Amino acid sequence: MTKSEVDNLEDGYRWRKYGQKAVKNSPYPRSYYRCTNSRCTVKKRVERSSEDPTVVITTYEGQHCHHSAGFPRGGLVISRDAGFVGGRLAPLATRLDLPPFQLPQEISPPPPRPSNYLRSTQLPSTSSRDSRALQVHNSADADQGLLGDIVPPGMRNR
DNA sequence: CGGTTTTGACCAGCGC
DNA sequence: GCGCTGGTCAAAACCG
Repeated sequence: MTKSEVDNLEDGYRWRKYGQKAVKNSPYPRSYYRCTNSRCTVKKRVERSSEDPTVVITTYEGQHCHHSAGFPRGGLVISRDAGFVGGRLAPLATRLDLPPFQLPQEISPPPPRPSNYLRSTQLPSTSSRDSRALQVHNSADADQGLLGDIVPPGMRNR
């Protein structure tokens, strides 16, 4: 599970959307992505938290058997997001503590992206940032944030 | 022209 | 058995 204010949760891989569904738990639709690489059958599910529009829950299914598919970045999946710096999402918990008005805009500068990634859907800054919603996710985040992001629990022992 | 996104339909599993 | 929800496919449209 990952959290981010922007839905262009990009991890250095190329994703192709193959479906979208409206879920009941949240007013936001859930999107289904699949890695464009025929090699890996990794699937990704992205849904926004009903509590915090600034939080998206990304569920990875499977593992990439390749590095960033020819990314101009290098090979590591790092970021363009302050929250991902140094890791993946751990720092996010901290950021959520910040005022909403300095969340997305400030830390998500338009990177020199070649692709259509920065379709920056500027999220509606949380009008009433409920700190309660944060803790709800933080627990899971702190626990399996790094690994759980790409490796589903249970496969970690590989 | 190739690749990606979008949207509706279809199917399977589960709960009542 | 029915209805609901979630997940995937497929065709058309769109963009670079």
